[in-house]
Amino acid sequence: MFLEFKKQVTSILRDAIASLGLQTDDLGLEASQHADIASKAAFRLASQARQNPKELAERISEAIILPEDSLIGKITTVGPYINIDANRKYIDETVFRIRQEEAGFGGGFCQGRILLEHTSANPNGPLHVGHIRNSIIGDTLMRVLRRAGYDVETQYYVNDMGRQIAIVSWALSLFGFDSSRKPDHAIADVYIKANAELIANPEKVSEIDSRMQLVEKGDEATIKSFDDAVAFAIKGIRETLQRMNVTHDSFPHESGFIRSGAVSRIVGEIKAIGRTEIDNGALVVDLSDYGFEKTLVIQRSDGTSLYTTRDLAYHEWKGERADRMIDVLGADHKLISGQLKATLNAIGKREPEIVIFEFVSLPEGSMSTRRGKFIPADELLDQIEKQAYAEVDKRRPEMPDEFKKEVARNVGIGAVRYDIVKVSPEKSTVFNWKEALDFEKQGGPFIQYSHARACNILKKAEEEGLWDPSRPIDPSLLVEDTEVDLVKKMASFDSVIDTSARELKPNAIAIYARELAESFNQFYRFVPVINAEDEELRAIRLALVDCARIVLASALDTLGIAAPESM
RNA sequence: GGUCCCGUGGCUUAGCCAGGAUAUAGCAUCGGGCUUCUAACCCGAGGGUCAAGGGUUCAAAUCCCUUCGGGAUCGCCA
Repeated sequence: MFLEFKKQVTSILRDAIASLGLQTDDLGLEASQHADIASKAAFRLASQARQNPKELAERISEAIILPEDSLIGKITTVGPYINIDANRKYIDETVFRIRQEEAGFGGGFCQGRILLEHTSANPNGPLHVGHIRNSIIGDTLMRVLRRAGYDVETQYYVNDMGRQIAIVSWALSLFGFDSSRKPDHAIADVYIKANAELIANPEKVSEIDSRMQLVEKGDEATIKSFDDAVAFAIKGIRETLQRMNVTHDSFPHESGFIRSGAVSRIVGEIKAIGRTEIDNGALVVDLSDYGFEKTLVIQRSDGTSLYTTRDLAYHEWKGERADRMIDVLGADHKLISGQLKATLNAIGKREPEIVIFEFVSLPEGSMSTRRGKFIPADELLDQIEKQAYAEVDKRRPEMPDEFKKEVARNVGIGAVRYDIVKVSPEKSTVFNWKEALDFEKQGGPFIQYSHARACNILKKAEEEGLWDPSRPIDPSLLVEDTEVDLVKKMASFDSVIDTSARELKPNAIAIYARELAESFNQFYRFVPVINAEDEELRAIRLALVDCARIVLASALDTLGIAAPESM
């Protein structure tokens, strides 16, 4: 709804400015505490108009002509600012639309097909608290983009032939597989042991190299040993992802691009444009004209491919299947992803949009699967659910155990997802148990609680025979500040989705959801619903609570957080 | 050493790309509020040289340069 309002504001300001014989593309529109929207156009046009911004703002404001039926209300100038408020129709229309569109409200304004890759952690162990930052950013982006209207397919790119996997397959042949453990954890156990073994006996590295050569040549027994190792790890990883409400539509494997011939074909294409040279037996690409001092190795001296080589083929394939490609990658991929894009560009292929997130480290230093220095996501989820269970038990002791467990699961995941997604991806963080398990913050559970509260009011009203969703309503009765603020907050949902989708910033949704919950809670404290003065007022306030329930549920869904009806 | 990201009240953090109206929230601290729709809530208070210095501009948390601090990365790992 806000997007429509903003569009109208843009249009009337453009017309007003044009009518003064001026012209600008930058209206300087911004959300403001002084109005629903504010324009700084007078600053931009002052020199062109040879007039000071304050007087110009007044002239522009006077030249504004409002069309019939617009959503724009009061227009005032304060100094050089033009402040524009929405009118009553904006409020009323928002209420009607939310109830009509329900879960669809606030979205559906974009189109196109997007391939979104995220997580793609090496299948050499379980996801740790760093990996899930990738998963949560990626999954939230998927939800944002889908809500915006895109057709999004998510992919987990499975590395099933790198050095790490060769080590895992070797490790399994050496130490066996402990089937009593969750499979990804069992893989990590032997992987860590194998790495220690290789450090103690460096001559054994040749066994790894030969495995890698065999797999690339297509040796069936070796391929099977790799596949088995990968399948174990991926099975466990998928369980963890599912626990966090993270889903992938497909799991393309790196080896597929070797076997299809796509890798050798793309190497041929790069050679054909004359960018390659042989350096110490390895095939390298010169990207100096793209600003990369160092060349990029795409083939080892023993002829085997590297991650980058296979990734080039993967992106070529993706580019043929979507309008946009988006990759969520850790900060360690900054350089390599730049080189990847440059290489794709050089051979005339589409380039992906890269979302980089900075690392999560431990107080004692960076995490490492190889050295066994990491906190598994499963452990965090176990701890948080345990903590959440204690919280539910404290608040709802009379409820059955099943209820408490269910709420603990939802609240625990909600707390974890919210905590991670609320921080901008470009900030590096240090994992802290005390903070991770703190439920006192206004986070996921705060928003979930607001939703449950809305549900509860409706439920109670229904029990008392006071709630009839089909009853005609009159939104003009919503005149309290907290009511109007709540409606306006809900109206701006589309704008938040739009910004978040365009800038690929999932944290914007987290902030919005918290503000929405806050608006609802303020309304709840200030205005009686079931005990409203008269029937008409009760009906519209119940409808408003219903609207809040709908938008809170949508916001939570966009964050991948469950919206419980009771907690 | 080169390159990239980050540095905002005691702690966590928004805003920075597209410079402008008293810098955003949360946690913690202090004070107030449950006979009323779930208090996982609400209201209020204190607390900030926006790392430091310089520059551009009518105007800088935001743009440019330098320095400091933290993170990432610098060919045959991914």
